[in-house]
Amino acid sequence: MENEKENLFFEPCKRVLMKTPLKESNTPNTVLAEIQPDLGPLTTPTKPKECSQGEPWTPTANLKMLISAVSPEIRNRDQKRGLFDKRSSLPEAKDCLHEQLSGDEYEKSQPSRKEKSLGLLCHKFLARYPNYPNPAVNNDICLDEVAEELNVERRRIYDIVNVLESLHMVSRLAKNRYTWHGRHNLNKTLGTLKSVGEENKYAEQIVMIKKKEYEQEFDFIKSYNIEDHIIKSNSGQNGHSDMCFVELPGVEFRAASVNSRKDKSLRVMSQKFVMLFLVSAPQTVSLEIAAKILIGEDHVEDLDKSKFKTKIRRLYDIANVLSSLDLIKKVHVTEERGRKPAFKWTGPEISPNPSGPSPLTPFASSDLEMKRPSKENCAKNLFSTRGRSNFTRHPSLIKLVKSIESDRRKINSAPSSPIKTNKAESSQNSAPFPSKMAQLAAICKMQLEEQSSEPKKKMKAQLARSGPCKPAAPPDIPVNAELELTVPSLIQPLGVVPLIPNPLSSAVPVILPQPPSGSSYAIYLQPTQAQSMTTPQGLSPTVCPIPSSKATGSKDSTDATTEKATNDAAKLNASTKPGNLLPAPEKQAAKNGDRETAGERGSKRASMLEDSGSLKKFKEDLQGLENVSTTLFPSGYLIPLTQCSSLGAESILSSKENSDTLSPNHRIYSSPIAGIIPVTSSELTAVNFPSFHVTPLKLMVSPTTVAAVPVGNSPALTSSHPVPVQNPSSAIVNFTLRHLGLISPSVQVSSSPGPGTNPMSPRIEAVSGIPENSGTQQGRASRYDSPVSGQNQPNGQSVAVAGAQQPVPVTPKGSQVVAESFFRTPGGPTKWAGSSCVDLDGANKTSLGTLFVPQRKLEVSTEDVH
DNA sequence: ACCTCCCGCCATGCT
DNA sequence: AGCATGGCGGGAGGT
Repeated sequence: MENEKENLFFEPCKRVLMKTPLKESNTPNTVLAEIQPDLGPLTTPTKPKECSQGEPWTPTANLKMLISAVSPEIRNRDQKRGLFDKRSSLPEAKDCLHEQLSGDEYEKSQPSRKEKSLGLLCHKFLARYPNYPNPAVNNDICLDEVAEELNVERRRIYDIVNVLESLHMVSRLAKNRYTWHGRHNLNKTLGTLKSVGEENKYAEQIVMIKKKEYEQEFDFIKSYNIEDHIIKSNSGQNGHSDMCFVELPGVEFRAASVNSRKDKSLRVMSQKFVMLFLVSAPQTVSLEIAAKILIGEDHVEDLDKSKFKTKIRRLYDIANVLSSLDLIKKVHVTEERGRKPAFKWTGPEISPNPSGPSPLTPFASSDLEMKRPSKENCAKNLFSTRGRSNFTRHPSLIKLVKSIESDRRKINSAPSSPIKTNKAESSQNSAPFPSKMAQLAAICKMQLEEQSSEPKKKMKAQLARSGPCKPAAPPDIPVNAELELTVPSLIQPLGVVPLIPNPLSSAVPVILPQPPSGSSYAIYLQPTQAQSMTTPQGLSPTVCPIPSSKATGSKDSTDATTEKATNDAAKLNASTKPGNLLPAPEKQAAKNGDRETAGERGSKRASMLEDSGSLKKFKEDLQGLENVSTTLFPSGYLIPLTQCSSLGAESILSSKENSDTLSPNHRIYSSPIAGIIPVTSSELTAVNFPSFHVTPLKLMVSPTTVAAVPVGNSPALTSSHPVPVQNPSSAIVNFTLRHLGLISPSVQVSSSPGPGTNPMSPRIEAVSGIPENSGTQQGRASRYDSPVSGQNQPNGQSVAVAGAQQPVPVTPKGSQVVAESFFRTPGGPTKWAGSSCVDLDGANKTSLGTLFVPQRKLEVSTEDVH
């Protein structure tokens, strides 16, 4: 059913082909069959046949194999989606097999587990699609086809897709079908997630957990009180544990049915997991901590091992996918107890979408406000599942209580958890290579190819990819992999919120967002709360329908060239603005938007500073407005569709579906900017959306939340200029720290640019890692840069530092304030990303406490200094 | 012995 | 009823 509709709308091409979604399997199969007799299995995903795998032994061999297998795919990616690729890829693989087989061991050839790993599978999967697909083209993904092509069970594909979906890199169209969005929306999504994570106070949670552990070890009880408070606050605000998904707009809702499980799912876990990285200073998160937080701090004590183990297993699954995306990498944190597996964020530095105000408070709510203007919003009510009936805060309250209790308990009792205290450090990364060498190599190649291809892609559009050119790249160059980021920036930038630049913005956060954005957002409520969501359209009032231009054009542009993208973005911004209230600021924002596009990648953080005070006011105002609307969500998240635009088709569909309010057009893209605004998690925020879609969102912040937020204090925060000097991120950090008591108000974490990098870049580093950091950063920088510069930096590793960084135009200060805000990142961000590997544990603990142990370092301060 | 995490059973829920 | 999804955890490969 849906499919048909979808097809009609969306799909231009493919769909037609595929037509029956249902059975894609059939189609593909048929194809396969034709092509590959070998595979045989029609529907059933057979298992791996792949030969390619063969040699576990030599990594190089594996790489070759993989590459060979992959490259073809890459070539074909765009076009074929399924059909063609299979052919090419398969044959090759087979060939390989034969060769190998002849060689020796079937056994080996068989699979080795590694070869079957989800990470590798994910690489293969990713190799099939461009990082920045041309929106114009259909980028449909037929799960059955993919499963066949990759010779894996469909179940595995679900794992991958679910994680990708959580990042909005794909969206579900229909039954076996997903649409590939690539990284266009990634930054936005990450920004949103970061905002949400901030709202949820994950950083604090992490700290607390570490602290507890630490204390346990030492038998500290003192701090305990503090912790409780923190926890409470957290829980109260959001039940972080409960969080819901942050969804992107357009895509998912359609499969409402599917949504049922969302709350629990891997998707949510994935998002939460990502949030942890985005929120935590060291950006290194141990599995234990992640598992605990995901389970819910409240329950931590309760955890039973089985539950914990299960969580860990899932986290590995997620981590494998994220690693394939180069968003994280595995590291080991050494603690007192020993090494703990952990993952370090290696993705782009992200500024919280919400832009504006948020820096101060975690409550991005203000941000949300800003966004609200955006016209298109997609709202969903996903959460049917949960039982929570009221939106009221019940959940939150409950959680609070639980959390409190649990905290106390925890304090008393040592956690069974394996975890231990931490130690400091960071171990840095380490590498797990040995075992995974092969995979890594494979990946590297893939990345290289992609990179090379991307530029082309841009140029051409999608097709380019096919020419994979250089697949051959030596594995050595892992560096390249990093490059990936590049192109995409175009798109994203828009997404980023420029808004913030103005200090003013804080005051009027609401408006700002729009300009740039226009894009629609989707909001998710936490499942629990979601129910309450009901408020459908009622809220809409705020919305401004902006006549945004359509995304489609923009989309194309994005794909095509960055420049174009930029332009488009600008256009978009302009168009979008209309609705906005904001005057000047907005304009700036708009500008920003442009810049963003360019800088976007770089910038990750658009952050802006805002006045806390203003924010409050703002929130209040909003509340007033929204109150009308009614619903309250404990927490909701908005995500900008923006990219989805890419989805143009989808968006359109959605609009149709929605029918109501918005014209389809609007919805689409309006502004990429939008980033996400996280609605304040505070319970109060109310968002409205018609259940479905388009309606404009409104966000309301609850007063309470506002109150909660400590705004204002940090000097850093002050925003004064349009250009935000600091990064939002840094601001946030400072804020947080202060809150926690970790830092004195006076102290701020500066965002130092990385070494060398722009001053603009916000960075916060973890303490210990310093030296390393620099290194890391560079590396990262290279990645980012690469995208921009594209080929410029060849593989090389490294990069020189930051400098290179960003390609983007953004000049830091210079030109536009706005731009800066967005971009600042350019240089910085990358570096920033490099934050030291230090373990959270160590760092956090330290921070914790003012109270706490001196031993630890205060990372923040030290590094910042720089 | 522990870390990873593949595999696939089987529950769910839409069609 | 059938099929698509995907939660879940046993248990095996790797180290």
